[in-house]
Amino acid sequence: MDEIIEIKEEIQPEHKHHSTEKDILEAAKRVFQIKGMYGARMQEIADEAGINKAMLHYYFRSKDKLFDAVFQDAAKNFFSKIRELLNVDKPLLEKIEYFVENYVELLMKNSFIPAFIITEVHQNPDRIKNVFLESGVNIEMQFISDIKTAISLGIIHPVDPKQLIINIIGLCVFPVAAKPIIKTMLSFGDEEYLKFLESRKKEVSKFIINAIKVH
Amino acid sequence: MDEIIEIKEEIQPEHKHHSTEKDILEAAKRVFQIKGMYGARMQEIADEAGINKAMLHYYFRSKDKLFDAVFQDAAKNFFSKIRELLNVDKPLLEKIEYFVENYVELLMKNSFIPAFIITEVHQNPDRIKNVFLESGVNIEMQFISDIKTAISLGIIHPVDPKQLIINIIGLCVFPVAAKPIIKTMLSFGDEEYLKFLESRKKEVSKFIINAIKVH
DNA sequence: GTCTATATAGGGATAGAC
DNA sequence: GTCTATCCCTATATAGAC
Repeated sequence: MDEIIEIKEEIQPEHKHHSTEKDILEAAKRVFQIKGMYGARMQEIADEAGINKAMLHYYFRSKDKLFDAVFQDAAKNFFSKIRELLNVDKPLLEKIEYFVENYVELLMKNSFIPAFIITEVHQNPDRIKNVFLESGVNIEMQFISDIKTAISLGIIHPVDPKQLIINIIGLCVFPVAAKPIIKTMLSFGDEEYLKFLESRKKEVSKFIINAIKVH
Repeated sequence: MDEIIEIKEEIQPEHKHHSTEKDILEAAKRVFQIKGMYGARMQEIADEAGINKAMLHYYFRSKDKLFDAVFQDAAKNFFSKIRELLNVDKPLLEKIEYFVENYVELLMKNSFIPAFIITEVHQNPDRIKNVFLESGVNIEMQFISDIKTAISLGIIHPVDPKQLIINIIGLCVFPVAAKPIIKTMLSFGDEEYLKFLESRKKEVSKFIINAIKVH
């Protein structure tokens, strides 16, 4: 009998009738993304969720498991969004424009994610592996072949597709990941910084296309 | 007599005849840069330095002060190097080439610094302020005026100088800051990743110059 | 200056009532 | 499922001998 019950619990989601689990995840997300795995306190997450500390353990057993739930979720969204935006059916140059505009927009709405992921993967490189294991292999295969095609058609200059992908992603992500540094370096207030990012939606794709397009 | 000795110690660097302080800083640097402020353990730093835990407090009073010494040192080197490379006396396009080549080289030799700084500034934005307060104001003024001049001479297309600076720095820093992510995404082993960075010394400056140069 | 031993607090985790 | 109270370990920090 015990075994049957166990199977049932594995098939159906646990705690399905309550939003507490979701509340905890949202609270944990807010705290972990700023303070990180080691800087975050279970007490602060409980306060943020408006519940008791013991509940965190009831739902997620340990801090590490709770963190992992938050991290996996954030990272999977982050990378599946890249794949999604790179897989729209457009010619290469339009696709780059489309990607930059939408990805910068997404990053502006989730501005803590890049630094959060960089931090946690830097401190524990193994964490990234599970993310890619589940979300399928070689996410940028389609985009790489787009680039190769455009090169052979003489639309863009010859370029290592992997270098180009990293250039594109880096140009979008870096200014968000390094937000407080850039604000200080360039003497930006909050509004100026936001305008700066907003401009990048157009500026970065112009920059990239200028760099690779055959005129 | 006691007072005279005290004054002497304040004028000259403390603990001058021993390398212990330096040993501690080096050990702390290694540990903090990977584990971060909250993940690092004083015991581990002591082990790494080959001394006793109590010595850390003797020399630096607290974990926070020790961390701050490490962070300030790392950050100041990091940013003063940017300024130094951007202030060589060369025409803009050559200067960009020179910057990219040397900065990527430096980053390859100090590959933990970018993620370390991004992490700690993300978790505690105030830390970055002291860095810029001491190392002078507006580090990129010269470079910004170089860009404006090149635009007015018709050498490069009109572009927001601040956007261009962030593009240049981002293209160098991002692939190092996101090292484990990129290795996983692009299925790179250690050697492939190093070759990838090595190529960027030339590829990135070609990319940037293509993007901005008037042909 | 360097060590051993210890104080003290903080935080993750659990027990158990309801 | 949710709470209170508490356990217990770990980590920073200090005291004090040498």
